[in-house]
Order: sequence, then C-alpha cells, then structure tokens
Amino acid sequence: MKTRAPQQRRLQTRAKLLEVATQIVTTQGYSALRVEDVVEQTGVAKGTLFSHFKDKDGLLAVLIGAQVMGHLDQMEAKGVPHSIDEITHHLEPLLSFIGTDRVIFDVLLRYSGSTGAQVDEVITAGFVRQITLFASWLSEMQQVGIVRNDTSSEMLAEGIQAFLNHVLALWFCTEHDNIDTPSTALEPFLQVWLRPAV
Amino acid sequence: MKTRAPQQRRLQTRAKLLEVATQIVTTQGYSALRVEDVVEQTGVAKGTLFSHFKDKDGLLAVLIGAQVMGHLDQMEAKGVPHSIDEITHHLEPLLSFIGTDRVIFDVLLRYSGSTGAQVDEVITAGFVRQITLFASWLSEMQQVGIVRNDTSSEMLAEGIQAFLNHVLALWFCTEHDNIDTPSTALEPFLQVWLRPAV
DNA sequence: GTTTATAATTGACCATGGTCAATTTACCTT
DNA sequence: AAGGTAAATTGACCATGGTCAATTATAAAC
Repeated sequence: MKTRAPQQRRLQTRAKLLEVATQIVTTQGYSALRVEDVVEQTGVAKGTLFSHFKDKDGLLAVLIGAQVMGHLDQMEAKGVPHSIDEITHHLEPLLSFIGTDRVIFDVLLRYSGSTGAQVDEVITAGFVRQITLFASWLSEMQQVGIVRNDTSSEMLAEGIQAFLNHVLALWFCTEHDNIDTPSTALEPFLQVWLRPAV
Repeated sequence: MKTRAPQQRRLQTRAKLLEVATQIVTTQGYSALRVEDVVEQTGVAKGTLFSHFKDKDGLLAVLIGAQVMGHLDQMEAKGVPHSIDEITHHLEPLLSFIGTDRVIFDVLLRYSGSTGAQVDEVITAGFVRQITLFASWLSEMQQVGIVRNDTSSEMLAEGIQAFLNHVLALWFCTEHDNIDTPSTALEPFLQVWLRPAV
C-alpha cells in the first residue's frame, strides 16, 4: 500500500484543529472538550475532525501526549535521582498534571501498554520513553547500591509504572476527600519496591 | 433524612431488570449491553432503569460485583497459598474473568479505591474484601517465612492489587497479540514484590 | 489547458446514554 | 371508602460522539 504525502491544506486543518482544541482545554479543562465546539470554532465539518483523529480520545491523546513529553523533558533534565525519595520528587509534576483531570488518566491508561506496536502514536511513544528513562535511572542507582539489585532495572521500571497508575486510580476514586496527594501516596510503595534487602 | 422502605413493585422491577441484563450479558458479553435493550425486554421505560441505577456503569457494577464476589468465595475456599506461585493460581479465575472484556476492567477500575466510603456499593465491598483476603494470606505467609517481613501485609496486599491492574491494563492494550495471559504476566511481579530478601 | 485520479472535506444522519416534568400507583390516615 | 401524600414509573426530549455517501479541491498526466 502506497500512501501519498499529505497536502498543505490537510496539515493546516490539522494544525488549526489542534490549536483550537488546545485553547479549549487550557481554558476549560480536558473534561470540557466537546467535539462540536472544536469543529465549530475551527470552522470545519465534524467529519473532518474524525478523518484526522480516530476518535475523540485520539485527539485528546495528541494533546496529552505533548504535555507528557514536556514533563519527560523536565524529568530527564533533572538527572539521575540520588535516592528513592528523589524519584518521587522527579515524578511530582507529571503526577499532578495527570491528577488534575480524570480523562487524562483514562486516555493514558487506554493507550498505555502498547509497547512498540505503532510508535507513531504519541502516547505509546511517551510510555516507552518513560519506562526507558526509569530503567536508566534505576540501572545507575543499582550500581551505587541504593536500589535492589536482585532483578532487572526494566522490571523495576515497569513496577514503578504500576504503582503510578495505582495511586492515580486511588486519587480519582476517593474523590479527593483523601489527604494524600498521588505523589505522597506513591512514596511508601516505591520504598518497599525498590529498597535493597537489609 | 428519612427513607422509606422500597415497595414490592420496586423490588420486582429491579429484579426483572437485573435478570434481563444478566441474560443479555451472558449471551452477548458485557460490551454488548445496551440500555435500550434492557428496558425493552424488561417492558419498562428508560427512566425507570436510571431510577434504579445511577447510570449504565452502575448497572454493570452490580452484575460484575456479583461475579467478583463469586470468585472471591472460590478463592477463600482454596485456603492460604503455600507459595508465591500459588497466589497466582488462586487468582487465575478472577483474572481471566476480568480479561474477557475491557468494560469489566473499566468498571472495576472506576470504582476500585473507594475504601469504605459507601460500602453498599457492590464493587467497593468486593475490593475491600479482596484486599482483606490478600492481607490475611500474606500475614500467614509472612509467619512461615515465604513472604518478606519488612513491611505490613496490608501494604503488600495493596501492591498485589496494583500489579493485578497493571497486567490487566497491558493485556487490553496489546490487543492480545501478546503471548502472556494476565496471570502469566503477573507471576514475575509477585515474585519480586513478595519474596523475602536473600 | 483539459482530463483524471485521488486526497480532503462536507453535513445530514445515526447510536446511545441520560434527564425530568408529568402521570400513575400504592399505602396510610381519618 | 375517600382523600392525601409520597413512591414509582413514564416517555418525549436532549447531549454528544461517530459514520459515510456525496461533493469539492488539488495535483499529476497528457
């Protein structure tokens, strides 16, 4: 199957859609995004949006993916954590971003595990990158002896991912009448998961 | 606020709704459940369904909750596992039930963490019971020395929950082109999470 | 410049979940 | 039995995401 390069017009339309969607999302939040609003404000028909994005979640995934990538940049810039606590600190901005809106979490979870399948997907790429980043941290931390050494850094990285999702799920379920923020709740799990045998 | 006991009629209506919904779900699967179908086959108006259940997920939660409770009964009957592997075996039926349909996972996840808030909710009750069961297993296993003793059994139980959700999320994301079943994937995580320091 | 093939867009239409003012039914009081 | 009151039910209506045959714009071929 041969695919032709997209025309200018299409790229412009896509850019405009994303611009409008971003605008709506930043002023009203992710949950408030309505397909109707996006197409109306973009000045385009509804069908057009769905020819650019598989579904509403596909659009959201692009928006959210961009944010996640930004956070990953920040995290990467901070360098390898010196302690398990510091992992939590590095993660805090990402966690509180996801914690602001349930739909962010939902979209991330839906696309989370597709390791390598179609890497063009922003979310997938983000997850791969995140796991890779975690693994590189952990590998170095293992060498310094502040993280357990009896299993691979990849396994440990995936575990962090699991705990991340766990505390986020709790965060949304308890309707925030909970005292712990996601990153506070994460801390003890990481300690038990990562600390070397005594 | 005083609440009067529900009348016979209401109980019958609810029972009929659940009966029909169960029928649809067992023949066509959870994803195929349509509110329209349920009310039509029950011979009742749409509004009635929503006066009995908060929303479609609320209805699903009752159906799914019943199944989960059944699985918990089975698990409880099997007694305390003798090894970490055996935990996976005990969990396998529950895991493969959840693995059959994404909506089961979604509903469970949405209601998962509401620890104690309104225990009338079936799902919440199921989760509380599950965590309690895990914790009791782990506590005994800790005493025999086959599970790490450097943290509470409740913490370990919650961790199992996190890994359960993790492998299930992976299972649905990879569209099953994955070789590992959820319970196969779970095994290594439990080993690393639970095994005592060497 | 005309023709032609394919990319891009359109918008009427559909599917499905959910709401709520109005109506009917059941129960209690006198 | 009549009347009153709250529970239970109704169904027309709405909100929102998504589809697809038909139409229009673009670029390549001649």
